[in-house]
Amino acid sequence: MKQRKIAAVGVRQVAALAGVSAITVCRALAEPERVAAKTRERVDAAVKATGYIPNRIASSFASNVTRMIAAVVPTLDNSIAADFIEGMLEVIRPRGYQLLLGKSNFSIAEEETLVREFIGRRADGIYLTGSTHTPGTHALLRQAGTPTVEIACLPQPPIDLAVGFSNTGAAYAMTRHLALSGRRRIALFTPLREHNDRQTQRLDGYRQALAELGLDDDKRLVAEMPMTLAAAAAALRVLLGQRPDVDALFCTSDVLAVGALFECQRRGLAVPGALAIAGFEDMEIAACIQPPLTTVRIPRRAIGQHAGALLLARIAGEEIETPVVDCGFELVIRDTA
Amino acid sequence: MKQRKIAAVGVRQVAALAGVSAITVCRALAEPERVAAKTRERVDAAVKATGYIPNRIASSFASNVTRMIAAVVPTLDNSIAADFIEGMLEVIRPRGYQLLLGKSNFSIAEEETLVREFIGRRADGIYLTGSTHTPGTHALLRQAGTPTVEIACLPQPPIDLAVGFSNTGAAYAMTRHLALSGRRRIALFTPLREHNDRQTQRLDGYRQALAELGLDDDKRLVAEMPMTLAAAAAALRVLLGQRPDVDALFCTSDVLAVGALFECQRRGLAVPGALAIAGFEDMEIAACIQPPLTTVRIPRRAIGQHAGALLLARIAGEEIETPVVDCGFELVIRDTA
DNA sequence: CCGCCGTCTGGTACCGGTAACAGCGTGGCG
DNA sequence: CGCCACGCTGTTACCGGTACCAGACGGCGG
Repeated sequence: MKQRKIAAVGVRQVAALAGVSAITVCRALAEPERVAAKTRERVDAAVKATGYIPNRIASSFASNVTRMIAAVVPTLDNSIAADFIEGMLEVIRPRGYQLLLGKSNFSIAEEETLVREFIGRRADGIYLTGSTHTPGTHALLRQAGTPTVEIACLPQPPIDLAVGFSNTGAAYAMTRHLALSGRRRIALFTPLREHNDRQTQRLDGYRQALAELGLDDDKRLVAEMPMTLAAAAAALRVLLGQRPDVDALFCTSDVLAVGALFECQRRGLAVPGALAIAGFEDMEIAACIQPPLTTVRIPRRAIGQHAGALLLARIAGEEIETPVVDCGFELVIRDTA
Repeated sequence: MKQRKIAAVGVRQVAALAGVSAITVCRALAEPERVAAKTRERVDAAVKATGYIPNRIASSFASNVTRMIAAVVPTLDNSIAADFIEGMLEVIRPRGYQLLLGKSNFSIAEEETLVREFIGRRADGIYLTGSTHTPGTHALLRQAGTPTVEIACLPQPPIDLAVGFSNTGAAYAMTRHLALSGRRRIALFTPLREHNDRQTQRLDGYRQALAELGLDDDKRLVAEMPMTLAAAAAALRVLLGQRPDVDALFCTSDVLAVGALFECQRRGLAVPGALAIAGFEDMEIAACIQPPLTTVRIPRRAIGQHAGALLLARIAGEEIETPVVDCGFELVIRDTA
């Protein structure tokens, strides 16, 4: 299997064919403007003739630059993480960077494992979701000095860079909106919060609003569940059993809101007449579901783009004025609340 | 920026501290059983003391093995591609492989660009979505000899390996089911088919069933659109204008089926009373939406797992008996058809 | 006509693990 | 007691681009 000599075509073969030196071939490919036009043509012809594909492993090794950004996302299930990543790809791909993707399953221990591997692979930049990490992760990143961006949060202080929005503020604003619409018994459904600081911050915003407005904060009004439609439906059944007087439900994820809305339809419960429902994220389905879902819009793609741009800037050694970027949020009031 | 000497801690430093040679450090980490227990302990201690993280770029370079699988997916928007990828990750991560991920936007030219980069980065295996590729892609893969798996199709012949199901057969079966339920004017909504052979195959299966059963195959019954909820809703409005007598709608993606179902609810059109609707994929929402959606279940995770296992087997040089694996499909009859 | 300078090109060493093979010591067996 | 086999460890060269620096060449001003 593992033979020593693969000896496909390398710079030296191409160089020989073009009648130049190896280094000139490299330059002709990497910095064409530094090579005379005639030489460049000869090299290009030789490259074409040999079908030469530069070995980026050797290149990375020699230059200590991999042109790889490594990202840790909790899951790929819903399109949330995907939107951030797509935004980042739009920025980094045109600059020749590739994406190394790892999935943590919401485990910060798994995240640490991935970060260790990413550093071992000498990724030029690292993308993390959220701001909760193990001490080991912090130590690894500090020691390696790899540019790092944290996503969807506004950490104080960040490991290095961060792009996000105020989860607390957004949840506070939506809770307040529900209250100002006349709702008094506002329940909250949150995805599992273990190792998910964003969700805990949203819960904080909700509680803060309830406290300020003097509303019922019965803990039976709050439920935590896996981020699935079915879990939200089941939780709503329990909620209605325990607190049939609930008049609003704030789900800190559109997935849960949609699941709850379907359950209402199943039971013939009027939305928003009997129960107002609000979501979080503004996924495509929020606008299209019947009735259209009131939710919080997060500029996911823009966040991904910013994150990519910041990483590239840091990799290039540029000065960065604001390492933590707040991309904001927006209440989208539709029909359910 | 680029200094020559980074000279972090390397095998040689660790080796010096442990009082052994460089190669022994490598072996202690890569194949612990080939090193005496006492030596291993000394090495482990030295590794811990120095915080040594092996440079996998150097390792890849020296051994010509990167332990990277590179994947091209058309988009990350919906969770379809994500499920395949998650299945594959389950198989490859425990074996120490990482994922290099590229997005083609349904462009086979972009796919070729990605494949060229992946080969340049010496990925050990390549994962492609679908079986439609440019001649350039075929040439690159043939020349490089990189193990390759094509997903969600059953190509004849495959580039190398393939794991999927019969798109034609599944669409045929669902169309037939609609007809046998008494539907006579069966419309079809398909996502854009350019460079998406799976969708074209599904259309073929639909047409084949119509032909066999002698049903109406008015081309106004077939519409092609972006894979979004809103596009399906709009297309349904057009369809109902042109062919108000339509009595069934087969969407070759659940996304379109859900969008169409919402539009029916908006218009007060009874489903399945006035219009039967069937989807394709069995996403989570299919089971939970009200009314529950009849659809075709694709074993996405299993396909991803198979793909990963096949790639690893080929990388390990094992003999592969069946390079094309059919994971089948299943009609899931719920309430909408 | 000479020398300086800028442009382009080349020689060489090197990045840091690892393949290949050699060597050493120990234990078993004849 | 000697030989061989095997387990363990070490030496050396090498993977293929690229950083660094030097040198060749041509043009231009003095």
